[in-house]
Amino acid sequence: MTSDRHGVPAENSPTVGFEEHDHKTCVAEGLAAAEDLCVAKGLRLTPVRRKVLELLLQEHRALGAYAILDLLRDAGFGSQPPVAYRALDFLAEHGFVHKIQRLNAFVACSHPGERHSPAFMICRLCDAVAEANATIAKGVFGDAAQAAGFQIEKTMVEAEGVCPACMDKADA
Amino acid sequence: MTSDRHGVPAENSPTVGFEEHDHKTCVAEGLAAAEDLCVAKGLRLTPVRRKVLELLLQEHRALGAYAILDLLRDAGFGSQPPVAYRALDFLAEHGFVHKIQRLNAFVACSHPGERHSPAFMICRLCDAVAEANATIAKGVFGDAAQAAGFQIEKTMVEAEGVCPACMDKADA
DNA sequence: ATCCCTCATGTGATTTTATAACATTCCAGA
DNA sequence: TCTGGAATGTTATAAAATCACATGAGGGAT
Repeated sequence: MTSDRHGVPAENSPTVGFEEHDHKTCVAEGLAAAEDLCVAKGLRLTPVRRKVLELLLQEHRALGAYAILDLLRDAGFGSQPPVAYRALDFLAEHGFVHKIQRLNAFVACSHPGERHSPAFMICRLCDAVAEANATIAKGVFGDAAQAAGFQIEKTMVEAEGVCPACMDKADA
Repeated sequence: MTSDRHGVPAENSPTVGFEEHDHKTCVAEGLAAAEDLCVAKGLRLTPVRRKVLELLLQEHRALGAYAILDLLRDAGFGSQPPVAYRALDFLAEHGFVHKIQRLNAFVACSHPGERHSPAFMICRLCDAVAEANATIAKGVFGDAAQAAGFQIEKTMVEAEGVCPACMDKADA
């Protein structure tokens, strides 16, 4: 197996949303979407960037930069932190991945391309992450910002709680 | 509601932080509120914890753990990271301070005691932080969570943008 | 008052996360 | 083919957070 000193497990629990799903197509579709978008926008989806996105699509959960770095090394890429961080910065900047602040980790975006304000549900028991779409810049919070004279540019929404699977375990 | 950016806030404004205000009472009131709450809940507001809260109330902006640690050292307390982190953990756990993920920093809560889901506005130019109250667990996001079978326990909402003061500077 | 238990603090060391700085390579366009 | 900007590789270091263990300060129960 791959090194697990940065938390890369031997077996992974594929959770996107929280439902089980046919995970095989995720990687192919995600990569294809990213390629199309990069062509359309004149961006360069270089080998490292592509590989990082592929890894995140494959693992299908939040991975820390150093976990990704381990996987990159295994794949023959550079193994120093900036290699991973730069690829992640690129991917995040263009909406192919999102950073989960709560975990200092990254997930592949569930619906790249579409403009969206992602909102995440993070299980405090198993660290599974699901992405929802909730534009909070409108609504109560947006009103509060406007009242305060604050110009919202970007939002981060993360909810911590318990995912359905862990809830079932607890019930049992 | 006042339309003037520098105007006096409306009564019971849900947002605290960007408006001019009489800052002198903040510290005294904040500490008093914390003391009352600790007595009521049987918690121990020890000297370090009290000092950390005082520092955050005084500075009235987000401070990193190491900045706090420096101030603690100056005040004669222990100067190793755990000293600050433990006090902050205590204060955060009981709602006297909040962590701003975006900045890896902490702010004193604007209205301790009241149950609330804080939401923050963070100026990307000057790092000023204002706390608003926006319960996103209800609304679109709450619906999405419920649909996914996710039990929300805690939410983190942070908006990055430009505060009124910096906006004025830019305009000038 | 004494003992004991628990929680809190102090301290040194280490881990984890992220960036700085600089050399080298790649590639698109002049 | 030359060239300038972007991307990568690498060394080193900064910043944020935790671990582990010793010491100390209260609060009951006896």
